[in-house]
Amino acid sequence: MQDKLTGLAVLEMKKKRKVSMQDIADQLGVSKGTISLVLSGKAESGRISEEMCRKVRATAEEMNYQPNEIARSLSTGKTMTIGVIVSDISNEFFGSMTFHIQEQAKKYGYTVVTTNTNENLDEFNKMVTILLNKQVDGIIFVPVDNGQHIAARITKRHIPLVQIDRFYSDLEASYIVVDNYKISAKTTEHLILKGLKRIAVICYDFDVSALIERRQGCIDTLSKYNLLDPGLIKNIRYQYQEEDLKQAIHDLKNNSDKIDAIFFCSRKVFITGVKYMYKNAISIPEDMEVVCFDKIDSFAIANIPIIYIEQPIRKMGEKAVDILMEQMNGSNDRKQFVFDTELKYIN
Amino acid sequence: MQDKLTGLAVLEMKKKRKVSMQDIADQLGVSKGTISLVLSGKAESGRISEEMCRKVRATAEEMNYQPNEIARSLSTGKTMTIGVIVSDISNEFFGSMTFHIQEQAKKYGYTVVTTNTNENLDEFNKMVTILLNKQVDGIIFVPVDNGQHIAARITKRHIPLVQIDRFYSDLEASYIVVDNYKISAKTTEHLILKGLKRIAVICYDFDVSALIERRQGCIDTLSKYNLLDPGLIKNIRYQYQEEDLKQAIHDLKNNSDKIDAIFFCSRKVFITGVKYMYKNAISIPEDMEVVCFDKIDSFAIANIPIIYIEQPIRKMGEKAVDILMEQMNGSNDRKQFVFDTELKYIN
DNA sequence: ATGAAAGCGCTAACAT
DNA sequence: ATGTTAGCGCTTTCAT
Repeated sequence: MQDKLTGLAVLEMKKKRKVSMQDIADQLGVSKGTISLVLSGKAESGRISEEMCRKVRATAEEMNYQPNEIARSLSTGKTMTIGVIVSDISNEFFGSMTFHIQEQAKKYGYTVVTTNTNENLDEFNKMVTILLNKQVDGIIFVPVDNGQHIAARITKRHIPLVQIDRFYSDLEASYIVVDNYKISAKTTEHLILKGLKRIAVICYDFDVSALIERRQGCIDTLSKYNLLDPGLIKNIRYQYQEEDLKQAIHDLKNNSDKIDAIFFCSRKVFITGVKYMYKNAISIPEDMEVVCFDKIDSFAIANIPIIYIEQPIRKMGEKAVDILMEQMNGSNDRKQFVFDTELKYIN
Repeated sequence: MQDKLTGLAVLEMKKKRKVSMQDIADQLGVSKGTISLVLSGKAESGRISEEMCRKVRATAEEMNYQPNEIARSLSTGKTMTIGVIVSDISNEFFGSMTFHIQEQAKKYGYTVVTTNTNENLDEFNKMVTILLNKQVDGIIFVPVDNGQHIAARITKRHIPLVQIDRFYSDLEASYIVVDNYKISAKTTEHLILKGLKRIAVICYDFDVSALIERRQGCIDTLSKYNLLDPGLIKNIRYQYQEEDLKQAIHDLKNNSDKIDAIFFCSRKVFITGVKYMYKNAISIPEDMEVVCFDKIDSFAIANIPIIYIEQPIRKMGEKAVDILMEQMNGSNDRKQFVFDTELKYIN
């Protein structure tokens, strides 16, 4: 009784400190180890008496004990956290991908710290450093153009890694992507078979696998049908997409030979591109047809026919987490998943 | 010399362990404390000799030392991490808000762990527990309907907290919101003065401050002009928004008295609503005008006139972080910021 | 100018 | 069945 009062009184005094396992132990007159066993569920297998377990749990509750995961992490060497690096989480595509990664991670009891690169190499490097120093148990990232050496910092330290959306072909690591080349070729062919001949492609200018494949899928198909006009392949700068797109659309509108369709290589490019098409009084689909790589929720409000490519974002995010977990559980297999995409239409 | 070799050899052996300050200390034959002082920049003020500093830094570099932030956190009691809880990060609005929070936090040297509630109270509670146990230094959250007692768990532990987008009126905590009531009233009045009489309002059915104010702003204004028809105030369920919206639009279309405009209380509702308007062959703006609370990137592709309300998302996110920082630095002031919004048009 | 050592809260191996 | 203790890697105070 005396002890109890003293224990509580002491706690009362040093307001600041949160209640720790030691406090519970003192209160009960047992050792810290016992508390740890009970509270971390390792008391089963008869290690600790039913009686004790009950008392510990009750006291913990009563004292409003909350475990300190930082201390636990330092001790176990696991943080139960995975790091995610995307281009820009405000982009619906990456936001959605992140969402599914988070929800899946949650199922495994993991939380996620997300960071953005804005497609910038320095940022990418900084974020990797931060995540590594924070001792995340694994990393899922969207590769940034030219960042192989940065990615290598992760693999060299044997931290599980899964690339998503794109991959470094010269890095031995798992990845989850879609069949960018195949679907781009298929879509282009679809346009051609529909009778469209003058087809433009608008894409960011940086060279990550996904974009290279999309461009090439279009180009190869156009070549195959002898319809390739290099002047219609427009590469725009990520940092200046608004201006570059405006210019590109303007150029296409005024091309001496009328353009029949534009293949936009990603969602933001599509939205901005269509905006400028309207500003240039280009009617869709009467003047030109449009293709969007990615599905956008707000297609519906456009009320025009759109050909689009839908990626299984949810499955991709979930699979990325699944693979990462396997690696975190010791698997040394590097897995590569290439998901199928679907060619769809809105009329 | 002998020592050096031994040090490296030992490291070579136990491959698994990362290099720690102790390793550098051993290598240099000095104490751990010295290394810590140098590497954490507290060597200035002449505590440690120039000479030593140079050697330590060089060796750290050479041995490829990376600090363990977990250990540092346990020692300092600070994790340099802030927790962010939003409804759903795949929602462009929250994605964008999160992005700006992250970028601003980065400026202060903090990283962010984000989690989603999906507007669900249990999830909200779980996420708070997780963040608290992870010892985040502060939390920014979007309140969930009826979660006051959960929020109180944070304030009771004196963890800095900033609410964003909405707030609990009965909780003493900082918040960053917009003038929801004022702008909704103003917008409604704008419609009325334009000559529109039969105005419908479509909003989620849960009662968080932002939505209550938006609804009420519309309702009060309609009443004031004697134009309120309670049948035109539609509350839809978050979980079943697709069905409910479909039904709502159908009802409005078939209302005996033609409807002139629909005020959509948030972006997803707007997108889905407009989709069903088109499906019901309702022309915008000929048959009905539309208002969207929030700006959407893809408005441009709709190519129809839209009246919308733009929130200063970036400023809000940044301010939330600024205030949080003040509190984390010891300020006990609770600050409330109500940002102005803008009524805008696309024609 | 640098060393020594205690301590952050928890886990886990080893004692009893 | 429960206690003891040595870490985990870093910070920080007090010695020297």
